[in-house]
Amino acid sequence: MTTRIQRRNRRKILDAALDVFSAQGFRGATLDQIAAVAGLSKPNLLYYFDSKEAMHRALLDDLLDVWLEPLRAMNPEGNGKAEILAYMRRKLQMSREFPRESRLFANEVLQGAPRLADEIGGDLKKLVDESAALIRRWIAAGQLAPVDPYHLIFSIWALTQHYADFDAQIRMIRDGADPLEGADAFLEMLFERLLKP
Amino acid sequence: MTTRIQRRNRRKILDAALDVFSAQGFRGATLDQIAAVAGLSKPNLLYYFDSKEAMHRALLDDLLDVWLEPLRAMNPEGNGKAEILAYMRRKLQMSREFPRESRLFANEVLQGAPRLADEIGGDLKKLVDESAALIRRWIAAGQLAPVDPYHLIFSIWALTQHYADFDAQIRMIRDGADPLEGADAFLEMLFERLLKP
DNA sequence: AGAGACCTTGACTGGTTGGTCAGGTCTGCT
DNA sequence: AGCAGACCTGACCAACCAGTCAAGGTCTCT
Repeated sequence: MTTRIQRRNRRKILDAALDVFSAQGFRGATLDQIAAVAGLSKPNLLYYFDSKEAMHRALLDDLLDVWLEPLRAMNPEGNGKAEILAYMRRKLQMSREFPRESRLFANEVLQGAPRLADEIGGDLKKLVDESAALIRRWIAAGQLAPVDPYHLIFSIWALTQHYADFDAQIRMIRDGADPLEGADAFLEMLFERLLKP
Repeated sequence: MTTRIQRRNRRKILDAALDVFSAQGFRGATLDQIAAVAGLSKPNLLYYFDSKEAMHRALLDDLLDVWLEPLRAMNPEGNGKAEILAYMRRKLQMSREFPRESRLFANEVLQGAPRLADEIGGDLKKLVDESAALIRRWIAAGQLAPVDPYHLIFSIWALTQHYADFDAQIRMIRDGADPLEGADAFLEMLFERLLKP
């Protein structure tokens, strides 16, 4: 049974941990930093989570479901081009809403995905394989230009997540303006042209 | 004056440091790891470089020139679409040849680019601004579809570097196959369609 | 060969960090 | 109020890690 205090503190801790892990990576983050952000003492953190590793795991476990939801939401009955454009829009929206999650994921994969190997090789791969098959059917039905479905999916990931993951770089180049300004229109045009049968 | 031994050992150290920094990030890397990979003792590393930080700096300093060379190589006199396609090809080639450098850079930017702020805000921004102006001229001359030049450049970075930075993920999804297999053809088609006037 | 600069390292240090623990405080229930 | 269990913390520990140093080995040039 979980108490009100437990719920509040676990949430505070995970939120702080997401802040710190996504900005510094697993190894770069310290419990003291997380504790300071969460406004709790370090031993108190370890009262709620067994270890630093456990906090990280908890974040990653939550993450993957949220992360894959847009891909799951593609409707096999819908129009191919429209569905993929909608998927791209949802992914871009996630870079806007959850940039920390995007960076947490990027940090992890960049370092070889040691803690995500099972999930990526399992659920994620399965979902991507299914989506690729779906895209192939759409192509066969003439709803899409004939493109490699895997590279198509990777290109959506690359283009949308780039805005969250490389935010710092884009900001510096664009004089601090919102990195995502104009991104919607650009990606809309890019995928519109790429996918037109 | 630098001796033969100095050249050899500095090279060994930087190569090892690139291995370790690109795989673990700055904070995640340890001098012991780098020493082991380089086949030298830890104090010996510090005989050649003042500090861990100094090794990292040396790598980043080398990196930026190499990294921006393809952008510099765009020829203002050339045909717009052809020049941008050539730029994309060169960038993709760099992901193939220098994946560690790509990941080193990604690690750095992902964490807010603390050690690259000057270079990105300075040289890089200047070069990108000039390139954007050049792209606008090509668009005005009708050699390119009217796209936002900044987002165009970001999209090239995102798509090409993704193959190096997310190598682990792509490998797991594609059953260990070379992540870059088929990437050339896909990106060729993508940018061909995007840029056609 | 011999001098002197250059190169290498085992042993050490001070600071940081993840994690422990004994004992204290608070909360919710009767 | 009083109690049981949940919650919290200062003080501490062991491991790790960047960096130092004194002493000894090696290279190069004459």
